[in-house]
Amino acid sequence: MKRAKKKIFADFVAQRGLKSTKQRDLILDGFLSSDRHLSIEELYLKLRAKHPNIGYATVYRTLKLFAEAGIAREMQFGDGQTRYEQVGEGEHHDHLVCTRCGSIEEFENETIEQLQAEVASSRGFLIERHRLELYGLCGSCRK
Amino acid sequence: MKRAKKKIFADFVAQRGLKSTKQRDLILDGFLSSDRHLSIEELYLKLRAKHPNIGYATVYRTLKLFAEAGIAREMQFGDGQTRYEQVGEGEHHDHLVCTRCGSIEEFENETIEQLQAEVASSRGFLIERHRLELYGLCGSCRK
DNA sequence: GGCTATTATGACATCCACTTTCAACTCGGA
DNA sequence: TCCGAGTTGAAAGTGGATGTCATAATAGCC
Repeated sequence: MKRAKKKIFADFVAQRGLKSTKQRDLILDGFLSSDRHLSIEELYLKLRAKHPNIGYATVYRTLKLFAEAGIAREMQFGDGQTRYEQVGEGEHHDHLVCTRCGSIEEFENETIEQLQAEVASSRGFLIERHRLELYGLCGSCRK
Repeated sequence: MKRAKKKIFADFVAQRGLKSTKQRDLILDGFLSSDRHLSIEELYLKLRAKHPNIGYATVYRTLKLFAEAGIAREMQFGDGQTRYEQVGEGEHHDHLVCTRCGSIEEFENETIEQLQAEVASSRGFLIERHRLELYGLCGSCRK
């Protein structure tokens, strides 16, 4: 899984004539070994702890590259920060966002996806992607 | 409809000990007589055309007030601007956002809402609100 | 209609999360 | 090893949102 994503990114880098660098490797490692849904800053601070001479701009640019390479996806949950999550090939899921503790769970529901497709096609709309987020209280915060 | 919202806002203003001002009336008129999903800036420019001495900050603050009063809702569609849409009492709907022309259509689907509720409850999650957006090409842009 | 306390306004400053710039540095092929 | 092209990181720039503050307007009370 982790290995597969490294391969995808390595291929992407090669194919685009980009270079493999220490920073990119470090950032990729940090990204893949993290909880999902990190903000740029969270990842930056995490990396910074071990490698003090890594720049914010590099983390920022590298995450963009991950997104282009298809191993990460940009997300906005309304907290003012862009977050990145790992994506597997063709994989998609939606989110349950806790408004109290900020935790983010994922879910998938095939039926909902189908209904979305129906809504869209009945209006001549062609879906490229979608986002579905449920905001509320997670199990632990309800207690 | 328009009248009802004016009433709601007037009551809100009265109840909070706020004042009724020319600007607020103008902004409310402009807001209610617009396409939905205006950004602060769009509304500001639109108003500015007729009333050159109205400030951006006032539009910004007034829209926040509308949201508090329950006649508007803040939305983010990832274009970097906060948009506001009109809301009727208890009303909810989702969006089809065209990635080419930026147009935004609305839709409702009761079955999807029910499925969302099921997903949530099966995980002990309590939904407060949700957002569902389908991004893609609208009918006209597909041609 | 005046008075006054309170709230609102608007020009401007500031914040914040990126995003770009640019000189120095690194990578990889010849 | 050399060189051209890509990369890095500190710092400056952006753009939208939000805060500041002196001035203006409003509502309630004579």
